[in-house]
Amino acid sequence: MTLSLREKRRQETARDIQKSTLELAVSHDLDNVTTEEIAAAAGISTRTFFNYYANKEAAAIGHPPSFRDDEIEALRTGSGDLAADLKLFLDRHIATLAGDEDILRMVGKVLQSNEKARGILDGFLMTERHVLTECLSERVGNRQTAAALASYATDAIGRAIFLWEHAKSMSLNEALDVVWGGVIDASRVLIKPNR
Amino acid sequence: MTLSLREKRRQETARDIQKSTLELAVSHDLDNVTTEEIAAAAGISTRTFFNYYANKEAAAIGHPPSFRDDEIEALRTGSGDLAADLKLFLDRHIATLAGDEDILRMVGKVLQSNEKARGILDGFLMTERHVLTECLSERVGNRQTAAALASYATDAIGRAIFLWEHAKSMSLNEALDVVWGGVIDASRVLIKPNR
DNA sequence: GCAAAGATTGCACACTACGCAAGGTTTTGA
DNA sequence: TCAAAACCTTGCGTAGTGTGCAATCTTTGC
Repeated sequence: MTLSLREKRRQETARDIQKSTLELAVSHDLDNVTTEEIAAAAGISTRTFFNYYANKEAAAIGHPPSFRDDEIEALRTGSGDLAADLKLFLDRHIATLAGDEDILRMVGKVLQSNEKARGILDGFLMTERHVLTECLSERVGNRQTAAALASYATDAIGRAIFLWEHAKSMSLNEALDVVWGGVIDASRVLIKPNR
Repeated sequence: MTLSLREKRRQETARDIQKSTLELAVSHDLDNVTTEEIAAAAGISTRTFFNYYANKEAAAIGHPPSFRDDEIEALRTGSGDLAADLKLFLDRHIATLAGDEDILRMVGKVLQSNEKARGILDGFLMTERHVLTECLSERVGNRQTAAALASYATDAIGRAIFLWEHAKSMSLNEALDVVWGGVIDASRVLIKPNR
């Protein structure tokens, strides 16, 4: 790999900046923190800060893990029940996210009060949802069906993180299970006429 | 109503500013438009612009119609099949949105490229989804189920608008029908084991 | 070890967003 | 009807954001 010392440093710096940003944001609210303060905390100049992130909200979000190629591939070529395959896919992705619980928690806090940060994350999720839609299109014939399923899935991740953040003593895994139960139940309600 | 001439003017000005913002945004891309230009186009001072909106992205979004109280009430007290009631609810809301097709189209264009605007709309939709979740909680026992249904519904509106914007010669109503078909189909896929 | 590529930084500058205070308009109610 | 209260608009000042440019330093590949 050509991306050696230089690339490694870059990723480290990017992560340092994110951590500095999140720590300041959690204690003082991101809106009350200046890029100058963040840069100072990360040990770089203000100018360099902007070489890494377009703005402080982007620095707070950082570079969240995308769906991994092998996760997507497993879902595309899966041969089991689609609901089970999709749940497995989400479980795997949640496991990836669980590797950075502290950052996840701080990002969640920022998202609660910062519109711009939400927009940035939303843009990222839009891309992810698109990837997932493409993948699911090969499992179900209809594109709208695939789009709906992709929405269900990414939303479920979001709600699981939200639940995990608010219900103490619940792991990310458990939160996803609870949320997924709601997804399945909601689907049942829409199909089987009730009352 | 105490909100007479003064309040009316306020709403008119707010709308004028939104229109000026959107027209400039569609022709030049919002990022390349300054608040000064928008203010000039709307015939007000820059300072006054900020008395109406916190930033140009908020001006572009404006004040989208919330779910109306009677729409929510109808859904809460509805006694039919929940899927049918929910679809009716969405039809009514889409009809409300259809009253401002030109603005809707321009807002859509801004949302494609502007993260901050997406975040602002997202915050608004978060509130709407919460209202809907509360309402649906009274129809289905489980809160997670209600949350999932509320997500399905608000996402469906978003996808319907997207489809309407990209598929010419399709009305908002028709777009919603197509999207809703996908939602139902997706639910079916999750319930009935396929393959 | 050296040239090319890349990273960091300071400086300058346009733009954003808001507090404040001065002046104008609308509303209220006596 | 008219004066006080409430509200609106605006200019000015200022802290903060984000970027182009050029100088300087570090890493890389040969």
